[in-house]
Amino acid sequence: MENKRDHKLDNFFSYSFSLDCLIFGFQDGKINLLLVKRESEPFKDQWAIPGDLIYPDEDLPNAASRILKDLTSIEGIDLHQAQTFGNPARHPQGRVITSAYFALVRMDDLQEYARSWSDRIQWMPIYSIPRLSFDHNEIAISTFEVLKQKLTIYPIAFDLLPEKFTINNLQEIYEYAFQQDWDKANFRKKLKKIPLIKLNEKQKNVKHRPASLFKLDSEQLSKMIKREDYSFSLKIN
Amino acid sequence: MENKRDHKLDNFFSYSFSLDCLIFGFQDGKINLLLVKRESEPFKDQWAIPGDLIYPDEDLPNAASRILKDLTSIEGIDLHQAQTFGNPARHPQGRVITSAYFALVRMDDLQEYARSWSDRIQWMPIYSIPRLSFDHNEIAISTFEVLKQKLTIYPIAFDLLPEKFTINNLQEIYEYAFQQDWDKANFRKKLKKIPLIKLNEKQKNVKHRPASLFKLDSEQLSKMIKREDYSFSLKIN
DNA sequence: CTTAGATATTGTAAAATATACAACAACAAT
DNA sequence: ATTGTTGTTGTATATTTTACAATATCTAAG
Repeated sequence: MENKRDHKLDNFFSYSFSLDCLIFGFQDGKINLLLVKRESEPFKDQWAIPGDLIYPDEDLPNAASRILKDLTSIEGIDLHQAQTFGNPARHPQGRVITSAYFALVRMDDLQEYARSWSDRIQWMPIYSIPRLSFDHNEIAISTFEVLKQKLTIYPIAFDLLPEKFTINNLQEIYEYAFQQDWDKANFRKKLKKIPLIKLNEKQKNVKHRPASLFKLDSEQLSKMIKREDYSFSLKIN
Repeated sequence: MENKRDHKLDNFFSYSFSLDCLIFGFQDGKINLLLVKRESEPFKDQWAIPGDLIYPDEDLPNAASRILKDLTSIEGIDLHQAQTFGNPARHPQGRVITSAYFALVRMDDLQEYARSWSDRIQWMPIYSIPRLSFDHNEIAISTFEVLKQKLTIYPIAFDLLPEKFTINNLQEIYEYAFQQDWDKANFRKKLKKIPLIKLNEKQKNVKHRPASLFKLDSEQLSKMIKREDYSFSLKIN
C-alpha cells in the first residue's frame, strides 16, 4: 500500500489542513451562527465560517481555541469536534482538508464586539444561512446536526445562555433547534435530573408574570458526571 | 490571520494526512477490532489500526472504502466517520493528521481471509486491545465511544450479524458494548419498533430450546427512515 | 419413554415516566 | 379593581419500562 504515494507537495495549496470554527450563539429565540466576510480570494467578500490553516506545531483543539480567541477574544470554553471534510474539489486552489469544531458562546458577552466589526462579521440564524463560500453550507448543516445530537445527551445548552436564565430560555433553545414545540409544564419536568439553582431573582421588563431566574449548579453537575450517576436524555417527540 | 503561514512542506512527512479504518466484527459474544502488524518502521512488527495516507484525488469516504477493500475485499458497506486526530507528536516522523472511520462487518464472511493472513492480522476484543502503535489506543477508544453512541440511536448492530440471527445475538452485542446485562424478556420489547422478520427456521446444534432466527426487514426500515416515522433509542440503564 | 436441564418466548402486574390539561399565581397595562 | 399574559404547580391519564412468573421446546441422561 505504501508505495502508492504520489503526493504533490510542491506548493502550499497542493495539500493542506485547516480548521473551521463554528461559533453558535442564542438570542431572541434563535440559534445563530457567526459568519465572517472573506477578505481575500477565493470567495472574497463572501460569507464564510471562520477558519484558518493549522500551524505545524499545533494540536487541533489548540487551533480551534486560537481561531475562536482571535476572532472573539473568548477563551476557556468547551470546543467540540464535529466532522472532517476532505473532498478534493472543496477548495478551488488545491487540496485542503478541514476539520469542523464548534463552540457555544453567550451572545451577550459579544455585543460590543459585534458592533465594532459589524461590516465584517454577522450572526445568522442557523435556519437562514445564506449561500456560503466553499462547502461551508454543508459544513454548517453537518455541524448543526452534531450539535443537535449533543443537545439531546449533554446539558450543553447552558453554554448558550447567560449565567442567569429562565426555564423558558432553555426551552426556546430546544424548540428552535428541533423546530418543535413542547408543553411548558412538561418541559420543566424533563429538567428534574439537571441540578438547577432557583435564584431569588426574577425576569424584568416583561409585561406579564416574570419568570424566576435559575442558574446551573455546575459543581453539582460535575460531581454527578464524575460519579456517572447522571444521564440527561431529552426525548424528542 | 492568513499571513501567519509558516508551514514546512519540504519533505513528505512534514505535513501529511492519513485515514485509519477501524473494522469491527462480532463473534462469541465479543466485539472485536481488526488489527494489522506493521510491516515497516516506525513501530515495525507492532499492532496497529489499518490505515493509509489519503491520495491526492481521493475523498475521505473513498479512502476509507479503499483501505477496507484492500485489506478485506469487503465492498459496499457503510463507513462511519469518527474523530480526527492531529496531535503534532502523534507520529514520530512528522506531522500526520488522521481521520478515523469505522466499519461494521460480518466476521463470518472473513473466516477464510483471517486464516490466510493469520500472522499479519488479528481480531482483538475491544476491551482487550494490547498496546498499539502511535496513538492508536486513543483512537480505538474514541472510535468505540462513537460506535456505542450510534448503537443507541441507529439500528447498525445488524451490520455485525449474519443475515439470520437470534434476538439473543443482538442482545449480546449491546451487552458487550455497554458491559451491562438486560433482562431477556424485556430486551425483546425494546425491539418492537424495528421491523424484523421471524423466519421459519431455528438455531441448530444447541443443547436447549433453539431460538428462532430473524432477519432485518431492510426495505421496511428504509421506508420508515425515509418517512421519518422511525426512531430507535435504546435506553441504557 | 420419561425426566431433568437449559434457554426461548409470552404474559402480566407493578412501577416509573410522559402527556394533557386544569388551576392558580404574579406581574403590567388599563 | 379588572383584564391579559405568561409562569408554575398539581393531577389524572396514558404510555413505557421493569420485574418476574409461567409456559414452550429443545438436548441429554437414565
